[in-house]
Amino acid sequence: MRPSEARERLLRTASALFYAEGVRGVGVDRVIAEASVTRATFYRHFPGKEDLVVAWLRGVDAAVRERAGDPPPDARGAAAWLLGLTAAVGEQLCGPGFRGCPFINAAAEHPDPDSPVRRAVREHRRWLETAVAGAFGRAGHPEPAAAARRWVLLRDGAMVAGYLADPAAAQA
Amino acid sequence: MRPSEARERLLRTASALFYAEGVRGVGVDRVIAEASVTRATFYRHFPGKEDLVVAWLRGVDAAVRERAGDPPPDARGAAAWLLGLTAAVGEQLCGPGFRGCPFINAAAEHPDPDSPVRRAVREHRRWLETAVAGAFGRAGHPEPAAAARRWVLLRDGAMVAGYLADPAAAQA
DNA sequence: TGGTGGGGAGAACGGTCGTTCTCCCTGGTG
DNA sequence: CACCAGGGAGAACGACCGTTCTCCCCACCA
Repeated sequence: MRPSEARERLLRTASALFYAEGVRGVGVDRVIAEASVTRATFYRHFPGKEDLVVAWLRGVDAAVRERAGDPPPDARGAAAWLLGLTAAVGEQLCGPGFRGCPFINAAAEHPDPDSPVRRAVREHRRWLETAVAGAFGRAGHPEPAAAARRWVLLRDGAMVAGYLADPAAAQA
Repeated sequence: MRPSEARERLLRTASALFYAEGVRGVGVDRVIAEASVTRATFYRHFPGKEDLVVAWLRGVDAAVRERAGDPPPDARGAAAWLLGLTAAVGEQLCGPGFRGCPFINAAAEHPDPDSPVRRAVREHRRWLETAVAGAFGRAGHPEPAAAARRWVLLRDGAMVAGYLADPAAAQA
């Protein structure tokens, strides 16, 4: 058990709490209590709360990347990959407990653009946009970069709408 | 001075701070210090911090409504009104100190959908969507409600893109 | 067998949170 | 003139924040 089991429990409960109630809304006490872990153990695995936050975001980033997989190199495959990604976003919107995009929400709580949290958000969004742009390009789109920007914009709008309005707007 | 001058100062500085640093990020002490007001004065005008938050959001809502004005009843006027509103969003994106939509950000910090803050957010968004839908209808759009939903979705996407990416995507 | 390190239990820190309190001063209005 | 609401000044509250600390237990491995 290299990932130390206690650390894993810590990260798992923290992820759920941070997403459901906001980063600033849950304290370290709350996390360690719900993870059945002592304060000392927490600080043995994470230098501070902020590191736990970026660990959460990195985990979400990794999960999304794994779920999406690598976009295929051929045109037909890339197009299907894009449609699949779009459908995945649509499904996510209607899932129970959906509370918007973790990265957008986390960014709303962290004004400093140079903070590690904002850096993690930027990394994820950069990956998403370049991956989508690559797929658009391989699918034969004449302006992949612009199309990707538009796709991400639509995705963001859908995320907000799914949180603050009815998720029936999954027709992006 | 019916609006009590001190209360106005309080609300003005609170609005700036809440928007720039997030609701949970600024404390009452911070607000009263920056407004050059004592704690007692604050609690004489607002029952608590939450009321200050909804007062802020209501102020933004009122400002947006006033800025937009009433959509004209004729088709040509309604179309122009929609274009004007869209252009206003685009301008806002590129303005200095832009940090996304206050309502989206505030909602991200308040998980409880029944909280007064979320209620204020919902009111504003409801007004926006119905106003846009009405304008679409008067402009001759065959499906005003769907068009308004789409318009709001694009607006939301543009808001987060303007905050987390370059605001050059003002071409919505 | 003797470490060594991960984990549990809990006290304590300084700071900040939102909130309430008392006291006094001042400017207008009856 | 008497009054009193609006505001300034500041102490105090209990709770929570993130963080650090000591002490002890136990499983594993050399």
